[in-house]
Amino acid sequence: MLDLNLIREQPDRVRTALRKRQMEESPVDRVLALDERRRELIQEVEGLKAERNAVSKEIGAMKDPAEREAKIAAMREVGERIDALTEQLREVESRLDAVMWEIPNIPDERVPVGADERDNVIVKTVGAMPEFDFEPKPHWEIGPALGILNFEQGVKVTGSRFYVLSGAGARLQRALIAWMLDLHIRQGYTEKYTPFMVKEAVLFGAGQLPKFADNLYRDHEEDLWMVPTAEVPLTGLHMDDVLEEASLPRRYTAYTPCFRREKMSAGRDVRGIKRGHQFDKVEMYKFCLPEDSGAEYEKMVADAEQTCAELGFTYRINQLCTGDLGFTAHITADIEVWAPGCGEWLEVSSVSNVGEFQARRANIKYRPADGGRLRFVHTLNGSGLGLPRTLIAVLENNQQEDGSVVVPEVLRPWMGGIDVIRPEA
RNA sequence: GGAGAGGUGCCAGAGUGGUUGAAUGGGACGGUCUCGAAAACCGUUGUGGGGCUUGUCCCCACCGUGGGUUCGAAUCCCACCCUCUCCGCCA
Repeated sequence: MLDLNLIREQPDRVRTALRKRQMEESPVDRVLALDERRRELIQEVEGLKAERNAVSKEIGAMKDPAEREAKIAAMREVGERIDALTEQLREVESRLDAVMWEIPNIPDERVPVGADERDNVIVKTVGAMPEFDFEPKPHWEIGPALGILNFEQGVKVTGSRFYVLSGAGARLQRALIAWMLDLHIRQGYTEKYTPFMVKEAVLFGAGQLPKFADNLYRDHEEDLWMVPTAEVPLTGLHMDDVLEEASLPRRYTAYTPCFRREKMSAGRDVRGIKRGHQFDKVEMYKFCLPEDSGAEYEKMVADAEQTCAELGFTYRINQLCTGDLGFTAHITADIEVWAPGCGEWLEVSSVSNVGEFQARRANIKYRPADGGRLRFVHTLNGSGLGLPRTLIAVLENNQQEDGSVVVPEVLRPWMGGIDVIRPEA
């Protein structure tokens, strides 16, 4: 959520920023009008409340019954006016809230201006394009051939776009999760295990609601929603908290499955495990001082890069342009790894500095060490990494001509002696 | 799931309709005292919103959450949430 004061005091700045994000209609004028009406009503209703409070106090001390009754009758009328005005105020505030909840974050000055993903900027590419002396296969051929990936069973159990990992495949994913968490712990993060279901308020705080309700799975009877990313429960950890400055930054890492109802267009990403309604992810998340979020963002990108580098991937950093920025993001870098089998760059991580956008929605503040007023923290999130695509990259980059897959060095401690995944006999 | 108890400020804990935004104690902070410290004593100690005369200013709201009763609610009524204890069930 944006600061209402920012819109009130610098409407043009907000208008310009939102235009860069390709918003067709600016909500700024609507916000200003509703805000003005809201303040009028507040002044009126609070004036009446002040009067009633004062007179009620007098009534308590009054002796003369007739005079007392007259005052009570008068205040009964004032009370009715207060009720009516309060109703109007509530209406205006809920309309204002509805607009405010749907305004996206303002892009950082460094975000390249552009219309859509075609205007994103590849900042750097690390590692050489791998070369094979045979035709590299896509993972949807490698996996089933090795007996470690089964699409039919996923369809049988749940439906299209679900799959089952088996044997060394399931173990490889578990190894990746364990290794990533350990790496992030070494990078200074604290591991968290969170609920995979959250209440509605947390989704509002994290910025998923109200705009993206269509993408979420939900238990309608219980006000519980399946998490679309660990970012959501991690944000919720400190909802309504006041953190001590000395306790910042707080750097968390968590593994969760992610559930997304997004409608997937037929014909796009249909093959393999690149996109599904359920996937696993290891997440990085930070709460920090506003003045530190720039540096923490750079560090988080580096942390995600390290994850790719240690797995031996060829990867590149994609700086998202204003038109491709996510709803909550102030600045975002995607990390993409090369998958030689399917022949494309796969987004395995997306690292964002959210600024105070989520902190404002989730009401997460800190108490400055100098005792000044409470301020909103900044939050950052980044994948480290998304599992299916990492698995794809491991399988496709480490495949051998005979169909076997060499397990990356760093994962071997979890593989129980399996250095090479071979077809089951 | 059933029965009972309870949710008040940084913490503990009073408060059952009218100067109670909230006693008292503790903590923290500032000060006095001291060579210094402790003790003692004095003082301070919330958040959000609105206003203008931008002030050690005024007003409004906030005692789990949401409704209700009343001229007036932390206090009365209703619903819900959470915590604790016991029973049941269960991985």
